[in-house]
Amino acid sequence: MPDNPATLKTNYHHGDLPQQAHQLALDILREHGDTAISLRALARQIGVSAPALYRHFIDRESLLAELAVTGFEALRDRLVAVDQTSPRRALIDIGLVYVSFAQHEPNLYRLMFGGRVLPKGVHPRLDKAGKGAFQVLEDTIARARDAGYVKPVPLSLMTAAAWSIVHGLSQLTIDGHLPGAEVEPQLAEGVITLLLDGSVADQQQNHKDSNP
Amino acid sequence: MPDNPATLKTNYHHGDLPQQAHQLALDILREHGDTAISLRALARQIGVSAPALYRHFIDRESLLAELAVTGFEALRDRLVAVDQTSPRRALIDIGLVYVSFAQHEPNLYRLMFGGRVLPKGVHPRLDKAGKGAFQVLEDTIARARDAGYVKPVPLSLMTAAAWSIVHGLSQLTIDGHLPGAEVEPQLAEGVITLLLDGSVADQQQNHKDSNP
DNA sequence: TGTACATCAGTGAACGCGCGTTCACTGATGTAC
DNA sequence: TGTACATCAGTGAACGCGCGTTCACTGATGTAC
Repeated sequence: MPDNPATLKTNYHHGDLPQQAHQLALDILREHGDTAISLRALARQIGVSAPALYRHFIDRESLLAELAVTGFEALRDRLVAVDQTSPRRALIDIGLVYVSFAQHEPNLYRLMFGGRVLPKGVHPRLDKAGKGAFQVLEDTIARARDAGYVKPVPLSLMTAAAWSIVHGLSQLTIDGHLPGAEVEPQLAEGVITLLLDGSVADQQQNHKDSNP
Repeated sequence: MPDNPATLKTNYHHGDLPQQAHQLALDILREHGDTAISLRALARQIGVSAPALYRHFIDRESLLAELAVTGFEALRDRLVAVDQTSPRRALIDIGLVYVSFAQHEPNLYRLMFGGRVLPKGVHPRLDKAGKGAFQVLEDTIARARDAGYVKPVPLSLMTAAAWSIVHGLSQLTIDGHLPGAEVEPQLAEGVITLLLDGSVADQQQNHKDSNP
């Protein structure tokens, strides 16, 4: 019992500040969005002076970047868990998992893809984490292509299309832009299916270049 | 010449404050994003006291909403200008125009679709303007469907897919998330084409429900 | 086993900043008779 | 044509706020001998 860290807390050396700050910031982010995160308020709630946080975070933006990193890692974890047996099922499921992540973590997702809050090329770990999640998507597509399941278009094109559609659907739904959109995941599956099978009616296929 | 308003400026009654404030705010938005817009700074630059702005804007958020409204109107104007002769060409072109708008006005686009900055249901004019732009997209799809060009899936589904893909591509490119993405508009056209014609290889079609 | 010392992780005070918004007001303008 | 009056569009001062960050510091901890 004397070795229980909780009992040994001296309250001077906190011992767990970075983790606790990270967690609390994540909670605030989830509930109120990135703009609601302030280092002073964070310190206040933890019961520590504001400058103490600077022992563990370079500045406010680094903390936000850390949150985004864990977001990308969580997203990646969920994506890699998708069963890859069937190329088609894998493609659909990875999209569904992606959209569902965004919908369950809208504020985290916004931070991850915000763009103006955390610009590219400033936080190496963040860029790397983003690439990691992206990679899973790309690998899945590459496998389906190698198996001859999807068309032999450039991988980067196919990936851009797939990512665009799930990212767009995520953003639109979490921001409430899709009017009267019936709820998930039927909509998501329908949308992804359209990208796979196409939107053009069958008898119209191969008439693509009919006008000059 | 005595009637020239510019000559009559008394500098007390400014005569053009709302328009000038709107324009300057738009310039700042374009260059530095929505967070850079401050009513005090705006007033300062115009040469007027800060409270003067409150004669014309309820509060800061209303001004932002106004900017977003003009953004949606500009987007709509460009979308309705698309030639509707060929269903296929119209679908592609409307997507290209959409993406190109986002890429030329990234900060305005972000404000329009930001979500957390300007929530839905608070600014009626904004909601209406957003619907107006959306409507053009939906109408184009409806026409193509009535002409039998696209599959007879629910209009809301097809619209969600189309909007998702152009919105997603817009967001990803303006935030620099597409790695090594060759420049526009080839990428955009390729992506849209995939949604129209499908991604699944031809010999694989109609094997969609192969596993239980 | 005890002690000197380096290092780590906190502290309080302060700098410098700018913001949105409200208040009571005044100067300018337009209008009715 | 002149004047009283309502209304409009500004003003300066102030409220209340909170922020990120730096500074010189001190208390706690771990380590070498």
